[in-house]
Amino acid sequence: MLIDKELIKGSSKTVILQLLSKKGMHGYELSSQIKSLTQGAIEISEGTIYPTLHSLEADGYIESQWAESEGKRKRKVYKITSSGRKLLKERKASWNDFLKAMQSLLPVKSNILEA
Amino acid sequence: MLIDKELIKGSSKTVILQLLSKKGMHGYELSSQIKSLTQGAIEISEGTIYPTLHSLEADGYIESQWAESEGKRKRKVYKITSSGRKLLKERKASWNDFLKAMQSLLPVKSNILEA
DNA sequence: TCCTATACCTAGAAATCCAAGGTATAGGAG
DNA sequence: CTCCTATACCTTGGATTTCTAGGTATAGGA
Repeated sequence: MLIDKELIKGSSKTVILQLLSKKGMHGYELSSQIKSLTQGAIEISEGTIYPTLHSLEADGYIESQWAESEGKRKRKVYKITSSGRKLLKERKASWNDFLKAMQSLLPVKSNILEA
Repeated sequence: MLIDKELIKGSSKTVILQLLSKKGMHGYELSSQIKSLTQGAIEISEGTIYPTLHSLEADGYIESQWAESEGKRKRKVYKITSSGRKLLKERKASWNDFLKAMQSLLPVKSNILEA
């Protein structure tokens, strides 16, 4: 079941910040984590991931460091900053409000959010 | 309480089709209905409403008719077509799947969808 | 040696939406 | 009678976001 790709618009940054709030990750890892956590329902392509990370970094919401490990090529690992945590909090509140508002227009069975 | 306007991206057509599935409406009415049903949380501006209606009509998902009534200026009233109902069904399924997937990434308390 | 998975990146285009402007009608306030 | 406001339609240009399609590079296995 393919999800209309337009729906993710406006939520990518929030999703990335949320994942980085749990642990530092590199771009490729973020992309595959998103895909596997959603069972393939949501894919954020590399063409989106990297520019978005650069933009978040330029704005000070995340910061990066090159990391080397055995038998792996170099990776740029991103960590969320305190400013990023603040933004995440705002964006999560916004997402909640949006869901609530959408529920008035397009009711969805509440069991979707359980399990 | 202002919602990040980017979040509505990709959902406008679905919302419009959903409202038109209940009853025929004109553009201005759709815009104000969306605002009042969501207590002002979601606004779809006229700059979005009219082009979107034209696009939906061009694709055969809705159809229009000019209507006159006492003491009101002419309105263009839109009705959903059977093709539009089919599209709405698909888009609602897509929205459900998207919500479900987002829930794996960004958990939201389930009571948001109640009440 | 070649292929695949990993890992980074960018340029250009597509899609969606909004802000700001314009036109027009009806009713009420001054 | 004039002006203002609410209603009602519309378009242009731009901003934003994301994707497609390409490119580069490394490590390991076939």
